[in-house]
Formats: sequence, structure tokens, C-alpha cells
Amino acid sequence: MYRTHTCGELRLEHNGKKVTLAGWVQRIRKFGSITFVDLRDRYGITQLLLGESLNQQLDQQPLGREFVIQVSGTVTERTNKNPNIPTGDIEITVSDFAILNGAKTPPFTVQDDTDGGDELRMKYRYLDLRRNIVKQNLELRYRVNRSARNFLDSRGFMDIETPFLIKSTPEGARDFVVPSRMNPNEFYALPQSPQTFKQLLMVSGYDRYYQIVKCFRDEDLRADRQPEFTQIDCEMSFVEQEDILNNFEEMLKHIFVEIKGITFNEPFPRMTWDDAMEFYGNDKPDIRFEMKLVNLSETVKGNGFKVFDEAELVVAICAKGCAEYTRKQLDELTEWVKRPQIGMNGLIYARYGTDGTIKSSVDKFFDEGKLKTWAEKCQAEPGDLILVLAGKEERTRKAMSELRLEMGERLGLRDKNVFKPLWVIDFPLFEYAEEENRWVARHHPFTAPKPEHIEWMNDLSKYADIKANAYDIVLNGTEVGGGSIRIFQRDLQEKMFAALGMTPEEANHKFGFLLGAFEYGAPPHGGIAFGFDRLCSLLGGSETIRDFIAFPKNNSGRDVMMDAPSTIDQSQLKELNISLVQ
RNA sequence: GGAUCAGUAGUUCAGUUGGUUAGAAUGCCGCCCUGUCACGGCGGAGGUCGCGGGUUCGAGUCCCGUCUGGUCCGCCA
Repeated sequence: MYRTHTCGELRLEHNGKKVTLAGWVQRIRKFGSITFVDLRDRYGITQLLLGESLNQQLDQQPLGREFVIQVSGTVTERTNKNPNIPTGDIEITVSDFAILNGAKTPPFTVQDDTDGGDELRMKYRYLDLRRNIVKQNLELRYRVNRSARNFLDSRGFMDIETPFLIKSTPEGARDFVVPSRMNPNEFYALPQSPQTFKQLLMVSGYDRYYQIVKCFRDEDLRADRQPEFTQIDCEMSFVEQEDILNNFEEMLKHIFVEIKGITFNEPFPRMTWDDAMEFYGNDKPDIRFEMKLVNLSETVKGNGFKVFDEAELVVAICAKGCAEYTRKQLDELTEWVKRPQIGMNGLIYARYGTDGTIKSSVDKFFDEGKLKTWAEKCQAEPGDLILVLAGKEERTRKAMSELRLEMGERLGLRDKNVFKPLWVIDFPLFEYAEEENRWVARHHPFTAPKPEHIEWMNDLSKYADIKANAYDIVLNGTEVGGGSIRIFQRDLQEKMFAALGMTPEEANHKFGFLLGAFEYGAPPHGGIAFGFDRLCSLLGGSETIRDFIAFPKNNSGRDVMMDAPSTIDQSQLKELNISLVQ
């Protein structure tokens, strides 16, 4: 035994006890003939006191930061207590110490307020993980994991593993691909999700399945997107949409109580996709604040203002209490919407002064009476600021959605300690892909249309209107989960594949196993998958999921610690029957 | 594929209009210190200014290219 206790557990009640501890040297404070050492492990920090005789040993065997040492001694009440740490009432009066392993001076300080930048911390991630802050994030992740498992287990869900080496399917995201040595010139794909497997498990009668599982998508990354990420993947048989929403709403409530101590007494609000787009310009509205989008197209057209008259959409938001924004602030907002990522040509504003007068940047075209109708439409009151964007419908709506979020941010309306979940329901089944010149599945090709819309699948002109039994769970403007009721009949599934432009032969080649399974008694079923990393980052109050992953990849999909991906030997390539195009 | 920000001591950063020997803090090393806990005091070492090219009498500073990292758009559910 290297230790009798951890560095986090000794208290005053242990006073006088002989103990042995082992851990890392956090900090050394030397005072001539005595030395204090802070000893750290996963559980905490305990102060060591090395007296006069040991000090001489220190001269022979100097300690440094991050040395691994073992000490024996007596738990002693401190004369000067430190109220800032749990073990602050005691220290270990050391009688013996041994250096188990030395350490080079680390490239950054291993402490909460580290001096290390992101790049360095990622390269030395094993040192970064020693830091409290990072450790707390991983602990949170583990607790969320346990909480979800416990809930699902209590509801009779069964964890079943599904394979990672599967068949590549061109629908959806780009696949990561793995060559097969035993089957030259053929490739596996890593799963984008266990979607088809969990459906097959439903066919097999495992009517409540879950898995906390890695998924892989070879697309460009973001702060909240990694090439490999984790889902809480769930599927149920003999359920309707309502059953799934209720069950998993309860799961989230369970997690919130356990992890954050937050109780949601009311059901989560629900919003149709149509409403989300109209009032928030976005399929994942942040409903921590209102500031809804107001369509002014009909109100403002025909006043000789070209920008409005030629626009597909004129849309406004009302920023409460912002009438006093200075010209400089407004100019800055204008520059903000003109950034290439937003892509607007300009921003129109109207200040509704506290004295009741309205002044706009387009007074030339709109007198005060007309501006008053703007204000009415926007439910603006004296003291508010109306911001207006105009242009092509899709881009303008999107830009206004961004502007709304930006204004919410500036007004401090997006408190990360406030949690506002929202179900977005009734998603469209299809979406038109301009570049491919065809209809694609908005969710995925196994999503069932609403029963009353099934017959529209015979009418191309109705495709845009077909709604699906598909739903997303949105938390504070972030999509943390999504799912659907699935198709479980072969003929409807075939119809769906055909709608997506697949010939029967193609459909059979790609998904024959699923179509086949549907012929042997497939039950009605549906499910949902949660983005586990995102859920953890939201609960932990961070924007980046990397903080909640032990060994994450950077923006370019590289692991900078082990330096992956990398080239492989010619012999490996040969074995795989692969030659490189240089 | 595109936009944008950053790259200077081990680390985090400052560096004026292009001008003498590139600074600070922290870390590191040495000496002093018996109650610290971000200990303190004194002293010291430490630089390919990411890389390549250009403009100039002169470049950390300006220009072009390139690499690396962050954020975003496209992409992705």
C-alpha cells in the first residue's frame, strides 16, 4: 500500500493519527529550516510540514513541482488554519518522505488559474487534466452519464452495444472510412449514429434500448462539434411521439435535479418548427428572452423606399430599453450585420424615445405616424429601439436571428445559469438541396411523415409542406437532442427512398437489410438521441465541448498530443491494398 | 472551400510614426528566512520576434506568401 488516505480526506478528527500519503507536489514554500509542501491528488490538497532534520534531506534530494512523492507522518492541528481548503485545519508533520518519481518543470503551471494557453494545454493534455477545473468538468460528465443511465435503467431500458465497423451510406454526413485488409478494395464506415441498428433491435423485440455511444462524422468542426462525439441514443417500440416526448422530458428533469438541483415543475414548452422559424428565424430558439421577430413586409412596402420595396422580407426586432443607443453603438451594430458571416447590406433603426417621439434612420420615407405603426406591430414602448433588416427572405431571417441573439447577449439576457428547455416539433420531412437538385430528408430517411401527410408523398408539389413526426429538444438555443417516429412498413420506407431519388435497386443495395427486416414483423417505434457532450457543456456553463472531453481534437480534427492523424508505413498500405495519390 | 483574430523569454503578454542594447509579470536557478498557504527579501540566467521572401540606409513594426492555433460561414443534425 502506497497510502493509507487520500489528500482530500483528512480532518481535525484524525488528529494524532499516523498516516501515509502519496501524490503530486503542487507547491513548495521554504522557510529556512522548515518547508511546507502542498501535496495533491484527485481528491484534494493536504499540507505537509517538513521540519529541521528532513530539511537537510531536502538539500540532498530537492523537490520540484509535480514530483510524485510518498510521505509518512502524523496528522497535526495547524496553528494557522486555512479556511479556503477542506483539509485546512490540519497538516501532516512528516517523519519520512520518498521521491517515487521526479518531474521536469511543466510547461505551464498546473493550477486553476494556469498561465498556459489552449495550444500548450492540448499538447500536454495529461498535465491539463490534473487541474481542478478540467477535472471538475470530467466529473460532471461522469455524473450526467450515471444520472442518465440510472434513469433509463429504472425505466427498463437495456444497454446494447452496436458495431463500429459498419457499411458506408452516402445519406447524411460524410463517413469516416476504414479499409478492410481481409476484403481487399472494400471499406467499412464508422457509424454516424447507431440508427439502423437500434431500429433492427426494435424489430427483434428489445422494445426499450439505450446506449451512450461514440458517433463519427467527417465534417468540419466547431467549438461544439468534434469528429467523434457521444450520444445518449435511445429507441422505444409501441410508442407515439407523445410517449417519447414525455419519457425523455422526464429524463432531462431527472438529470437537472441530480446535477444542478433545478426542478422543472411545468412541462417543457413546445413550439412548431413553423413558429420557431417565423418568430425566431431559427429552428433552435433561445427562449431565455423574447425579442421575437416581427414581419413588417406588408407594413412598410409602397413608401418609395427601395430597400424595403425590393425586399422579399422586412423583419424587425424590438430591443427593450435601447432607445438611448448612441450613433456610435448603432454604427457598430450596422458593421456587425455587414460582416461577411452575416452578409446584410445595412441596418435600419427607429428609436422610440421616452418622450414618445420616434426617430428613424429612414425618416425621409416614413413619417412619425408610419413609424408608430411599426412600433405597434413590434409592441415597442417608449424607450425601446426597433431594429430592421430587409433583403432575401432566407438570408434576412437568418441574419435577424443572429442579431437577436447578439442583442440578447449585449443586454445580458442569456444567463448561462438560467435553463430554458424547449421542444421543437412538426419538422418538415423534406428539404430541397439546391446543389444536388433533389429533395433530401431533413432528419434522416427513416423518419415517418405525419399520417395525414402520407398521401402527399405522391405529389411533388406538396413535398415542402409534408411534416414529420420529428422533434428536437433545444436548451438555451442549442440543439441537445432530436429524434422521430420511424417508418416501420416496407412499402412506406420504399416510397421514402424513392422520394429521395433512389432507384429500387439502389435502395435495396444500401438498405436491403432494413427493408427485409420490416417484412418480418416490425413494431411501430421511435426514438431520440441526445448530444451528450453538448448537454454536459451546457450544464457546466461552457460554450466548448472540448472542455468536457478528456482527449479532444482541435479545429482541424487533429489530436495535437499524439499527433494524429499521421502517415502510415508502406507495408501497412500494401497490406490494405492501398496506394496513395501524391 | 471562404472570412476573421492571434503567433515576441519556459509561460501569459506589452512593444508608440519603421530608428540606439526588445520589456513586464510569472515560472526557473542561487542566497537569506520557523507558520506559510498566490509566503516574503536580494541576486541571476533566459529571445531564430512562427517560417520564407520583399520594400527600406534601417523591419518585431510595412507588403506578399506560407505554417500553426482560436472563432465563424459553407458543411454537419
